[in-house]
Amino acid sequence: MREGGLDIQPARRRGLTDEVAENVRQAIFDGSLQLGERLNEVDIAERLQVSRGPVREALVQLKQEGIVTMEWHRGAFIVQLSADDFRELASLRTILEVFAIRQAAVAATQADLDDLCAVVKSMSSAMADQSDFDMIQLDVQFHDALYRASHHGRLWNAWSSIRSQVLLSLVSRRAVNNNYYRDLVIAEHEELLQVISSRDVEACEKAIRGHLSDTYDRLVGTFDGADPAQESAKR
Amino acid sequence: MREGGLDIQPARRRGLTDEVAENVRQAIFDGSLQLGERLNEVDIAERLQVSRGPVREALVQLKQEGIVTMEWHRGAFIVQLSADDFRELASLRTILEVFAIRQAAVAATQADLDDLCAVVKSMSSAMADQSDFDMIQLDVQFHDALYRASHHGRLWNAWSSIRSQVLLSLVSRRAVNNNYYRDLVIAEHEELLQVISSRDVEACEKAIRGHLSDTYDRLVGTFDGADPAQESAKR
DNA sequence: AACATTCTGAATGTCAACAAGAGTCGAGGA
DNA sequence: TCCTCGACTCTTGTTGACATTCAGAATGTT
Repeated sequence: MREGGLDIQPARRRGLTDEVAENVRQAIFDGSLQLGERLNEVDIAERLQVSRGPVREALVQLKQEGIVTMEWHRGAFIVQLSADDFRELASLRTILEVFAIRQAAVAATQADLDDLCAVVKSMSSAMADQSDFDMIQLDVQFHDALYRASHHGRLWNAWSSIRSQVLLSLVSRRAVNNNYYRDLVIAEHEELLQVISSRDVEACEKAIRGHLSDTYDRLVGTFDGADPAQESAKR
Repeated sequence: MREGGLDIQPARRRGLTDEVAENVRQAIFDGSLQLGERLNEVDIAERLQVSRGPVREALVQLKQEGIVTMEWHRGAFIVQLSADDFRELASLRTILEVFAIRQAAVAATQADLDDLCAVVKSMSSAMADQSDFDMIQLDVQFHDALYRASHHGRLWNAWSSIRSQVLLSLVSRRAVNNNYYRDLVIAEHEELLQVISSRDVEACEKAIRGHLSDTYDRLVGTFDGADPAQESAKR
């Protein structure tokens, strides 16, 4: 009963709930479902060929991730992030990520650094295909690896509870947040990787603060005084 | 259809799910259910005279609160917090609460301050009946009010996701964490209230750091040998 | 015409039964 | 004696049907 050197997870048995959640999540991100839209349980159940039980549990999961809201006897709706929501996400993410990078600077293993490096490399090679969506996902994956490198389970949970919202905010803004910044974003992540490798805690904090405020500035620029819904409508 | 000055919530319709979750939560806190125990769905369902549907959803809710774990086809178990879990809770709570008090120092309304004050007063009057459990609940309620005063929805959610664990850790240690510290705890919360009222952000951060590290030190003392190595590692 | 009321359709909340996985216990053999 | 294998049982995962609630249309009244 030996455990080979490979530390892959044991192919987690996932029920239909996770399956449904993943499908709906993707449908929200790639725009198949409009923001603010009502999510009909029987509709989703029929479309995915499952019963309503797993669908309900999946919606609860998405509610915990903050990308849908649920009201008693009224159902689930996809959230529309307001400018205030946006500020909340930015500020909370900042304190979480500052803490994460400080922990990572101390506790990151070589494997963690390798993971981070792998994501950065994927970014560089993704330059070619010009897919904004992939780029955004890689961006978030880098930060996933950062949180993982901090080896702090509850910090990871806290990140998980806003991760989907962050991703949604990035995706829903991608139309106006065009690719002028792509090489800049890559450079910033490379810098983060380097500064983590250096184990310099204070430099890490400075770097992540700079990176997040840059990201935040780029994104709030797209609000220009308007509501998100109108923003996406005019594109 | 006028809205009187009273800002009560519209009597939120709660389904059986929340009802079950509340029951199980209380059962965990007051010791009716032992730590590490398996939670049988049909057992809970029969005992509460409901079907398994709401029970399942309630268990998912408790899992999100971090006081039960769930495994595929194996069911739900009440968590047993280890010394590591404890450190995670302490560190994450610290950064959240530092942020919360800084926000509160700026954004707290008079009503928020009144709420905080009310809790402190309840603490003082609770001195008499010598109920540790009530005291702990008031302690957590004070911090609830603090997070509420920060007017940051997602920060509140982050607190919610560790709140039950914090409460559980306090409750499960109360036997050894006797009431030597009660007036000290009250004094600390009074100081927090005062410093928030003063709107001095830096003083607030200093106060909350002191309060949390005090609480943490008092609690880790109760581990007494459960994890000697890690115990000596810190401070 | 404007408002209040009732009714109807549809969605969610809940339930009890069926299907499938995981643990257990004992028989059999090395 | 110890290990392996397989059937059995208990629990969870899933399903389809029933009950409850909400929103809007239709109707009656002022």
